[in-house]
Amino acid sequence: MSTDFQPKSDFLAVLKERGYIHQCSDFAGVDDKAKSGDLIAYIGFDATASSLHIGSLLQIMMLRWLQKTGGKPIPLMGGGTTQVGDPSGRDESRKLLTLDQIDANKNGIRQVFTKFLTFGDGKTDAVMTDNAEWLTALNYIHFLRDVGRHFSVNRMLSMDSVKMRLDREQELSFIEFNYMCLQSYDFVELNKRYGITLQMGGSDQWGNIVMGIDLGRRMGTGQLYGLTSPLLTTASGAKMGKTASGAVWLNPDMLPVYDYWQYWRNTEDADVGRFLRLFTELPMDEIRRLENLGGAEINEAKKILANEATAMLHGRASADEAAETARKTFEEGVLSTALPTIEVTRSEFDAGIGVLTAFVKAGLVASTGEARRQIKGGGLRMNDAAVSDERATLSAADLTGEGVVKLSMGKKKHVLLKPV
RNA sequence: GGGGGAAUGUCCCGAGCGGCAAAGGGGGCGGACUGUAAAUCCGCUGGCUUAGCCUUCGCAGGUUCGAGUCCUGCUUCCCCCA
Repeated sequence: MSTDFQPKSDFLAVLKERGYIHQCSDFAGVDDKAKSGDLIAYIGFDATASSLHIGSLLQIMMLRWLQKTGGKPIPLMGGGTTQVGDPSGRDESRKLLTLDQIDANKNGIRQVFTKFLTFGDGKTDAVMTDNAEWLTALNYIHFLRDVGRHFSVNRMLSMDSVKMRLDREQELSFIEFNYMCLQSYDFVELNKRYGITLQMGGSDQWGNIVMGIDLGRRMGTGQLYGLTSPLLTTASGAKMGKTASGAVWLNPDMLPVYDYWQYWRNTEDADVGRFLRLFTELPMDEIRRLENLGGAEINEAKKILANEATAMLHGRASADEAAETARKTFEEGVLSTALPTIEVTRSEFDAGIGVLTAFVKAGLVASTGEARRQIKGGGLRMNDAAVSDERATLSAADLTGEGVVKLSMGKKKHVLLKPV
């Protein structure tokens, strides 16, 4: 690709410098648009869960930078397309969600955008859209005549997402096959409604985006553009955002702020620079300084990464609190009452809770069986003392001065159990 | 329409002569070493009121003291022939 392309616009300059760009259909075209100040771009988000997770954060950041550099960002909620299911990057069919689930999910997801983007009616204000608005109203025959005739099945069969399924002789249902048509149509529709000329997305969206550009040409939208971000993996090759307990969610009711902070704090050395560029807005020379810290000093950079990333999503105060909690817990070895807390009723507590059950309640282990195994392996601690007797019961004597019991699994995961 | 294969531990891949809670990986979790890192080494990786009990190999029946394994029917997928 044109890695040697020298952007004139702030938007592309930032994206390029910080490593957001994987492919672009026309660098010069997007650059001119951005430069002239009337770049309006969208990214689609499927409503498959009640919160977005870290995997979508890169996309959200691109919209944020667009806004900061004078463009207009349009997050598109896939209220319609989620009803169909995107086969891209998947080797088997997605389960179809019910409409109620999708609605609930949309509400959960919406919250995140307001943290990263400014919404309103101004020129660069973000506008929330939902493709259910136009997709659910489509008439099948009309759609086929007006839009469907522009699609070449030959072409669609050559798309990576489709080819992969066919090559592996895996089922690709007709409904999924239509997903890309709907996404292409979204692009055209958004162009009509908002004057959008750029669609961004993850690299797995490239095929769908290009199809949208084509469709636009045939339906007379004028030139459309596409830009994708690289697929993010950690330096050791793992997909980002997956932990044992699930994805790294962005909504605080799905993942405590402290855990979110910890996720960033535990970044691998080799990823620190890349993540600072992508997930914080620190100036580049500051980032260059931080990523060059050697040995244990790089931990300072990780703290800054955690602080900045957390502050952007949850606010500066929450980030500071998480940082302080971590400092007390790890550096001073002092109990912080701001650790994630699980409450139990006083009567339940007084009746005597077994250690095994306590760890299950805290969510640190999935079953009493796992608790037993972890105890054998020396992985569970109560008030920082290793648990050795699986038959032990919690009692008032185990309460700390703060009136809680600190349960730990491994060195990093701590939860407070609090009788109320 | 005919013939032949396949479905395994609810993360994935995958072995499995009638005695199986079921080999081996990957991934994940824990321990050691470190810097809350990586790499490496070790342990664990169905559930429970754990010397025991319960539930698992696509679904439903059957044979057997005993079935993931054999038989019958069904579902889904793949291949070959028409």
